[in-house]
Amino acid sequence: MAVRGSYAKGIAKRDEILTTALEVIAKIGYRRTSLRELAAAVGLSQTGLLHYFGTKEDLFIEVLRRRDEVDMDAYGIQLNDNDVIRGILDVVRHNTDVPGLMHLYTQFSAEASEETHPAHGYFQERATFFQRTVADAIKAQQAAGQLPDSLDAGHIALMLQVSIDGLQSQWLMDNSLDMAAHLSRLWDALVRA
Amino acid sequence: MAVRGSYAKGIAKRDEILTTALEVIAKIGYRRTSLRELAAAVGLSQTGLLHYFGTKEDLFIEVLRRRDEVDMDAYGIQLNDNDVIRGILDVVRHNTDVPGLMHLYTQFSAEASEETHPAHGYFQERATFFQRTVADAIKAQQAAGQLPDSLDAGHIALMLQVSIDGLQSQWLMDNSLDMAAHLSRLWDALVRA
DNA sequence: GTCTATATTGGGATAGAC
DNA sequence: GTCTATCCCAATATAGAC
Repeated sequence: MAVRGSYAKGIAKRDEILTTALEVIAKIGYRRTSLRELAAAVGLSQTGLLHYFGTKEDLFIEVLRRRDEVDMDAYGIQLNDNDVIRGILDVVRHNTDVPGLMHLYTQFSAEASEETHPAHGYFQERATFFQRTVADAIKAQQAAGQLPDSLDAGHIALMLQVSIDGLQSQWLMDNSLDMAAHLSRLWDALVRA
Repeated sequence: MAVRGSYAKGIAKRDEILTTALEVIAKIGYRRTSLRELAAAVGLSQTGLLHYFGTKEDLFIEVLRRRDEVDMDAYGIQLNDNDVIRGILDVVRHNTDVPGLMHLYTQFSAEASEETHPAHGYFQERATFFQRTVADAIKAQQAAGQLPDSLDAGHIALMLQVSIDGLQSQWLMDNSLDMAAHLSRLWDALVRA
């Protein structure tokens, strides 16, 4: 039952690979990140890399998952606090520092719309989770009398999600766009009773 | 100097190819539409097809352009009338009938964020055009006293564009989503003074 | 667990005949 | 203007040694 050294080492290595992958992709983007290049960046052969993740797609899904975790830790997107939009804006602002990750997310999400795509489930779950979390936080603020009861929390949560996706896609085209400013104004409009 | 028959025929053929391509892509989507398949669908060899468009990317850009034209004709997105959101909602509703085209748009737009991508210019121009057109229409409605003067037409136009993009991306994942309903509510929130 | 080397696939592009 | 045939390339995936 004891977790043996080799097993623990495998976990650690996976971890290390993901961390590096995140950095590399953040910089050079998804399109230019082939398995070969990623392997080189983490100091492994392509086969060595694939040994840990099986396929390219699975690797990138893990990268996205890891990124979600990191962001949750760093920007407190548990959203159980009473200032929903604050954490969201923080992440959106942060994202301009990691354009490659936005690109990976956007590109992958476009590809994953086919039901057979390995990342389809990831994006579905992520959307569900985001919307539920945000909606719950809004409801909590409503219960606390900080937001009008008349608001439709589900609708607002959805609009935040799709707006963020759209803003990011637009930002990638034209990075003079102030995503946070627009999102903040959107929030104001949505929560006006 | 006279435009000869062969030239006119070339134009006509191009036109015919685009029309067919639109239908094919609408049905089977972008991912599954390789040059080979498209060529087969239009009854031409791959080389014959490329003779008219040069590269795959150029062909798809033309497909998207053609689609914009068709939609403008069909749904009156000139938007010079005094009901901006109406035409937009019509197009959004129509789009659920052509999922493959939404997919092409979404996927290509993700790819085109790189400045070197041949479609980069197309998406930039399209965004600019859409936003300017919508903003102008909003301003016209403001001038006519149909909308509050306090509204920021540019901001609203941008939010409509990114929301539509985001909704479409989300719809491709889960086509039970009622894009038009959400967009309509968004509009209501945005134009509330 | 990691490597080298190779297979395989899925396109897009090009040459050259008709 | 259109075809057949071929080339070429980029990637991922796999076999098998160490």
